[in-house]
Amino acid sequence: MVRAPYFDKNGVKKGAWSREEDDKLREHVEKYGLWNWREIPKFAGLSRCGKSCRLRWMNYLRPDVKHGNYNEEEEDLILKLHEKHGNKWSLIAAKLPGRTDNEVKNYWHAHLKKRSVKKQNTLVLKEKCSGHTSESEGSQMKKEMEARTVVSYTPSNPILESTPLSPETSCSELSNMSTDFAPKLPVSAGSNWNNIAENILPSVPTFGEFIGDFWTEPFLTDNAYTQDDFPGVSFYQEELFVSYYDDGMDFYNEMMKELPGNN
DNA sequence: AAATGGGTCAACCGCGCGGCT
DNA sequence: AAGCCGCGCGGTTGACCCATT
Repeated sequence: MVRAPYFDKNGVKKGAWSREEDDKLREHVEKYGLWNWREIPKFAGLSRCGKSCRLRWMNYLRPDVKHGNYNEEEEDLILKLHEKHGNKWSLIAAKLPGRTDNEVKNYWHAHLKKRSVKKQNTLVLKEKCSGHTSESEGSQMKKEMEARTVVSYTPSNPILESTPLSPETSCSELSNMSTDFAPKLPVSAGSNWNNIAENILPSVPTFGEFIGDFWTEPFLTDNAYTQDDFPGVSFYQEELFVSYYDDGMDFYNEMMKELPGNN
């Protein structure tokens, strides 16, 4: 599951580590300690660069490092810490004995990301819904949601049928439309979903408009990650869209319960 | 049985920071 | 103050695994 070993143009070995290399590095570090990663490969008799040695040691050979078998407590802690600190993997890993930043990062992407996004979206929408206090607004939202949902679960090309925009509308036009209301976020906020939600929500004019852009989202995703100046909103929109479809009727029912007059 | 596509994870890469000269 | 160097961090890549078609 790793790159095949090879030598680069400078004769430095790259790719998967062999058992012999692991043994050499481990033996050297245990004997002489960690003093200079740049020099260690030379003295350990390895054709690796210092950086590669360091990574191998930190993520795999270190005696106290744990692999896999995350328990529920660790998962919850990662979720909590990520919510608080964003993608500060080294910081998060520091709170989890035996876990490395690389492993935490991988585990997050592989297992926890979906869970977190789902949680965030529910919170965001609950917050949004609770802002609408009048019955009429509530019932209006409900109507919109019902209309959208019914169409969205129609088997044949639901998105095209539901969108108020013609199929000829270009991706770039839609993309521009979707970000017109977006505030500019600091780059640091791009990886923190709390910040994203906080910064975006006040700028969403109405839930109806929000839904309108949201439902055009399938046309936006082709360049959603390329908007360098504003990664947060693109990410938010795409994940929200995915979440809607993933959660299906359960999510819809949850939304309906949140609307005024439905409690 | 073969093809395909998504998931997983070890390893790589580029960048920024801090210490030293 | 400026430049160099080593280290650490976070994002990305690529190969394997496995379920599905």
